[in-house]
Amino acid sequence: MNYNIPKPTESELEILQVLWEYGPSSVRFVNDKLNEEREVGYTTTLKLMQIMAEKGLALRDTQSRTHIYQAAVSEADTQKRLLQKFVDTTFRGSAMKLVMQALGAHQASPEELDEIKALIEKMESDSEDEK
Amino acid sequence: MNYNIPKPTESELEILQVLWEYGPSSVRFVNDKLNEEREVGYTTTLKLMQIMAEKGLALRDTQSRTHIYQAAVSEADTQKRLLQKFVDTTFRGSAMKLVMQALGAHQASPEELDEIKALIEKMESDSEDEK
DNA sequence: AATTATATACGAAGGACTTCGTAAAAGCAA
DNA sequence: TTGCTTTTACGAAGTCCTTCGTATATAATT
Repeated sequence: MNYNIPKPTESELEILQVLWEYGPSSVRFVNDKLNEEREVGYTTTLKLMQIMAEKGLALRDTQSRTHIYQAAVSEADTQKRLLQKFVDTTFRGSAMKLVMQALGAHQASPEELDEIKALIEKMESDSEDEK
Repeated sequence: MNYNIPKPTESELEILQVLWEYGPSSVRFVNDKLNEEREVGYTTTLKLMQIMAEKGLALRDTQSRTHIYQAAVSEADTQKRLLQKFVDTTFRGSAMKLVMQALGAHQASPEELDEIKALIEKMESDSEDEK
């Protein structure tokens, strides 16, 4: 486990998502990806990535002149952490309320719904086993 | 619908949750509730609630010396807005990934699971109807 | 009436985050 | 070599949010 690593800010999360999707990348590459979504200055991205390296959110390889950064935290772990906090603050700890909202607000495909049903049934049978 | 109302910050959300739960309240009351969780100065809460009134997140009745504030945004709407944003930034728009994570990370009671299953089945039959 | 308690108003400090300008270094091209 | 491009480094400004000190007004208490 890692952690004294702080939770990423929103901007840092955007950068992490590029690193998660494309693997180790230069600042230039990340900045280009971000600019597909919205305008960001190069030095802004650079600064953020430097800070992320300091915080331990990213690792950087300074071998070549163009430094290469990679995520130092996993996507699943990060999502889990942020979800925990979000459930606490916005749904006062009720994950189920959140699930109901999420299911209601976004239409899911039949396949996705089946996937979820399968997961629920697995959970129910698991809790049977505990008896 | 409302909205040019900004999304509440975390502190504002804490206050809104008191207002949602207990209805129109004085600063004193809200501050006492907050202090059951963590230490907050009275003028801090006052200032936040004044700002919330400015922003349109709360309404205040200044009839009596002790002003009475009430939420100007509904809990469900606010949760929906925040959830939308959270899904976008943290799960890149995939509400289903979030649902799976939430179901996985927090153990739910059998009753809750049944509730969710019922919702899913309702959604499935609804999408049948569309054909 | 004088004191004490409670309320609002205001401003400003401090911190976290984002943004960007500028400089210095390193590589590339003419 | 000289100049152009790319990169890192650094610092500082600006914003948003939170917190709190202080002043002022109103009410309650003695």
